Amino acid sequence: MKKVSLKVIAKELGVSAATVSLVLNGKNKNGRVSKEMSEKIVEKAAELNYIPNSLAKGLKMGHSKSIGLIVADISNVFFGTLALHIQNYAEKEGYTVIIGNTNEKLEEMEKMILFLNSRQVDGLIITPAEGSEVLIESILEGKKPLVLVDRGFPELNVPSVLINNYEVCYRSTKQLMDQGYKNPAFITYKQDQFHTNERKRGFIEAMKDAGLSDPDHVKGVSYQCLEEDMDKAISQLLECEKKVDAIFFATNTISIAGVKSLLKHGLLIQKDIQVMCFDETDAINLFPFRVPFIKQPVEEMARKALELLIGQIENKDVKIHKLFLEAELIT
Amino acid sequence: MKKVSLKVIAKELGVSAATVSLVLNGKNKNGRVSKEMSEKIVEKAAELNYIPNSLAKGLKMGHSKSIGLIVADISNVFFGTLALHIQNYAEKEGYTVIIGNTNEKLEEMEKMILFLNSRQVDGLIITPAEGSEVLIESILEGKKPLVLVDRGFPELNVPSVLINNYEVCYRSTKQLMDQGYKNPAFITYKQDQFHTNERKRGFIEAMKDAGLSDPDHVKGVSYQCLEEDMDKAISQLLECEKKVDAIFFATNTISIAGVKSLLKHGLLIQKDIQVMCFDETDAINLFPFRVPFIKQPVEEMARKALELLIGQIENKDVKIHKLFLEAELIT
DNA sequence: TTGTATGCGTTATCAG
DNA sequence: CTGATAACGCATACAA
Repeated sequence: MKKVSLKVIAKELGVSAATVSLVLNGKNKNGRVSKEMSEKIVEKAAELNYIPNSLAKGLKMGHSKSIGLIVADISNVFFGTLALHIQNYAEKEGYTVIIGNTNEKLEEMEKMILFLNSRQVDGLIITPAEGSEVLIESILEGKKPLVLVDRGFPELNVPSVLINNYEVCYRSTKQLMDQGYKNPAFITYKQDQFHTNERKRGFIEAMKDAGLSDPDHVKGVSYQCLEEDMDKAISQLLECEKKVDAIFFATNTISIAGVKSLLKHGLLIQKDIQVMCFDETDAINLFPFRVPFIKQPVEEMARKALELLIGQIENKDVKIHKLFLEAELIT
Repeated sequence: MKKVSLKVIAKELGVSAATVSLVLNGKNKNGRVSKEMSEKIVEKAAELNYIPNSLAKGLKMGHSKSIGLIVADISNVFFGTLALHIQNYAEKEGYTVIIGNTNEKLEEMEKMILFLNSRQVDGLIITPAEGSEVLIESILEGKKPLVLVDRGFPELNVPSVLINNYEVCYRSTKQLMDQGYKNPAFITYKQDQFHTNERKRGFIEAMKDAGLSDPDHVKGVSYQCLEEDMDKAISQLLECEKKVDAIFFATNTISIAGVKSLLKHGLLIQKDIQVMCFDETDAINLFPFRVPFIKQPVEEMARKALELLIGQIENKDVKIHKLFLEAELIT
């Protein structure tokens, strides 16, 4: 079962490889190749089970028809879903997606970018790790098409697909208070990323506007020892002067760890304490009552990101811009 | 910022591309290239930010150093985790992973295989869809290295990494009964796949051996309308003559849908009814008590699958065999 | 110690 | 209507 290339088809039929290439790519518009020969070629290709070699094609054409997707962790449902949709849309456009994980580490992100570049990806979709501004700028300098998703850098002029983190968190916090929870707390990652900062800001501003601001009610946990930090944070919140009556979790992983910890502390959700989650998780749906959560338009994010990227790849003169999609509060 | 290839490094330094290639690949063992020139080349390469073109390399070498991973749905945590680990190990071995989704559809699986082959992947790791025996056989004929994971075909001689589905389900069912649940039910997908069949068989045999067999207590739900089917199945189980006191869910997605439906029916887990889940899910951990579940050794599955695959790719004479890893019951 | 030539599978160009 | 040829970037056998 040796490799069957254009050449072997050509030889079998006594024509040149060029002719075969033309036919098999549908480029014989002007009656370039005779009908009979065309048919013969197509037949033969099918018979020999010809599969075009994209490496050769990519080398020749200068593009690989593939894009790199760099996320923090593909086993996280949010990124998994994002990846799924990006792949689906990419396939429709004839692009392959190569996925890479960063584990939120800068060095791994850098390694992945190098790796994907050597694979000649035509563009990159990235959820950038903390502190990766410089890295992102270096990609920009390299003129490689790039789109940021989920997280962006306000000071950088990069095409990005983001959501209205501030607004939705402001509104959600406000609603919590409107429902009578006067001492909500907020738990986020102990990191300096714009998207989580914005979420936190939404919470804090809403609190301020209600005259309820309390810095002790905002806690940070680390990505690495999530469970442990969470237990500590919640213990602290429970010992606060003003008794916390609701907790707003800033991401899906935090939500899960948070709820787990609350239960460990012997608290009954929505009876002893209310919660508000970012992202829908299977877990949330398992309560015998509705837990309010913020739903991101993942599929649309995927679609828009791909649109922006392919726009850059295929036309040269696309307006670079940031897109803000609306996440909505589901109660 | 034009492309920098071996040639431009060579030109800058006034040597030939061949020399540069040698040095940059560490193939100048026998003092092939002078030390000074070596250093100059390495320096220049760094300065110009040279990134080797894997397309060209792959074309030349006849292998792409990439493998294809075909799963049912990358947004499913089980597959996401599998993918994560496979990628981690693959990266260590210098391989890229390209992920494809089948959505459990035969045609999509076929399309993905074609697609990945045209990308010249050196091998394939697949969780095959229902009824894909013929497809798998055709890959085998093509002599392309292949490993099946999670699901296998007993009648096909393909390297596979599987788990002891029958045994673990037998034991789990037995334990359920030992704990006093005398009327357990089993809910699985309405499909004919060996791995889920084995799980079902484990349940049924354990029941038989306890003299408790009851065909009405085994239900099938469809992948497409999971929620709806689940509600129906559970309603039926509740109306059974012999009151069902425990339910064994055959996969993680089924577990979640199942628990959700139980709650919808107003039942309290572990009070009104006990459950047993396949796979750990975040959801399970949210109950204020422990739910027994079966834990698959995902990371080891990933590692073994890659070992088996790379063995085939790099040596020619690896013994083809199936590996059965142990899943364990966590109570 | 280094350079030259060749070919991997493709497509574009130009010459029949 | 069709074929020969060159080139994409790289690695290797062979020549110098």
